[in-house]
Order: sequence, then C-alpha cells, then structure tokens
Amino acid sequence: MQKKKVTTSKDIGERIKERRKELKISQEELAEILGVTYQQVQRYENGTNKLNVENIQRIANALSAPLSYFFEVYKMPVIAEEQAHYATPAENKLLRHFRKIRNSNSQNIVIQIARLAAKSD
Amino acid sequence: MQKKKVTTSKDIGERIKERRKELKISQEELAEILGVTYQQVQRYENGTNKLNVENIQRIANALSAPLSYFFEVYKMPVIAEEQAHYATPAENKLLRHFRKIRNSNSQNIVIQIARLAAKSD
DNA sequence: AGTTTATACACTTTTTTTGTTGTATTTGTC
DNA sequence: GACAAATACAACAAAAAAAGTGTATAAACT
Repeated sequence: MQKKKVTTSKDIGERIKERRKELKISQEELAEILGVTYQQVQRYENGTNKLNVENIQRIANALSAPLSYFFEVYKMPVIAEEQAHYATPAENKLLRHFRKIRNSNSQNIVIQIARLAAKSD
Repeated sequence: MQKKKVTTSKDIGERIKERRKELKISQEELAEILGVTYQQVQRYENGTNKLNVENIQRIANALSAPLSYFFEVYKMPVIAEEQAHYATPAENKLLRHFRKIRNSNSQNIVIQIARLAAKSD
C-alpha cells in the first residue's frame, strides 16, 4: 500500500504565485479579493502559512483556475493560456489605473475619452 | 459577473463525516492518520475549525476519495466569452475603445487620464 | 533623476486553531 | 439492563495563523 503524497503548502504557494503573475495581478489585488493583507498573500506564496480550505477556493476563483490546478500537475486549457496574454502591456497599464477608480462616473468619463480618441484616430 | 460560491468548512465537514461512516472508520482512527486528536476531528466535521490544504488531502487519502469529493464537484467549463470577463463589463468597454486607437501617443494620453482619475479618486 | 509600485521580510499584537481535560450522551453488544 | 466503545460538547491553556506596522530593495513609471 503506497502512501499517497500530499501537495505541500509550499508547492501550492508556488503555483499560486505562478498563476497570479500570468494574469498580471499584484499581491495586493489578490489580497483584497481574499480579504487578507498582501503580507499574508506573501506567506501563502512562500508556504510559511497554510491556506485553509475556504481561502484556497477563493484564490482559485480569483485566479480563474480549477482547484485541481493547485493540487496536482495540471495544464491549463489553451483558452486560458490565451487569456493570460490577452491584454497588451499598454492595456494592462490602463486597466491597473482604471480599476483604482471607485467613482463610476469618473470611470465613465474615462471610457468616453477613450471612445472619442478612437473616433478621431 | 456571477460570484462563484465557496464550499464552506461546515459543508466539507459534513461530507467527511458522511464518507467516514460509509467506511466505518472511527473519529479516533481518522485522527491518528491526521496526527490530531479525535476532538479535533469533531471540530472539522462540525465546521467549527477550518481544515488547511494539507490536512484535507490527508483526509481524502484516508477516506479513499478524490479531493473533489469534498468540494463542489461541478463547475461548468468556462467558455471563451466568459473567460474574457476576467475583466468587468466596464473594463471591457474601455478596452474595446482603447484598442481602436492606433496612435500610441493618444493611447498614452488615455492612460494618463485614467491614472489621474485614479489618483484623485 | 525622482517617484510610485511591487515585493520581501522582520517584529509585535490579536485572533484562530489545537491540545488537554472532563463530563454527558449515544450506540452497539452481550 | 449492563457494559464498553464511540460520539458530542464545553472550558481552559498552548501553539499557530493572521493582522498590523515598519523598513528595505528593486522595478516600473513619470
């Protein structure tokens, strides 16, 4: 009877970091989604602290990955791979700023400016 | 954007109890495998305490069940359109316009406006 | 060149998890 | 019914996880 091996918190943490970077999400953004501090995200990624069964699910959702992605050898389907490179650097930059705008009116103004810039291009 | 639900510790606990009884394993036996007290197993089954990502795997192994047995099994495969919704509707709208801007200077101006809007938010 | 952002890491305090101990209740067996 | 094993649950102390705070460094951006 072989003893089944357990994926360690360290392994899971590395997988999280890897995936997070693919999606160009900062530790802070991920932390916000989880409702923890970004320092805590660092501890998860380092394997210093152990994720509980609820937070690993939240991370999986935030990173658009199935749970199995973090526990076993898993290759993301092609469609997700494309998604990772979907936005160009400029687009990512734009989004990073845009997401910090809380006021939806301000958001709309930015959208309108983008629209007009496109129109007169 | 639908909010994906998380399987709670209580739900997982109930599933553990259910499976353990199927296999006629006592709390104490399970506790030994985990290296915790049987009182702790009770707390897991009750959902009083949260399992960490390593112990849930040990439980899955001990109960000869896949990890997915304890979490929500079904997750509709994500299609391309939804996957693109890693960005919110507002973000997608912004990107649609932004991508039509050929002139990179104009692009940068839009980025700067977004940046300033975020800053003064 | 100066500034912001992201990341890393260490230290202290608060919160949660776990062990320990104890008692009560249920379940199965004779 | 009597007995033993399994389960439930509660209270307290110890250990681990997490928050909060601070500093440092490198990379990205202006």
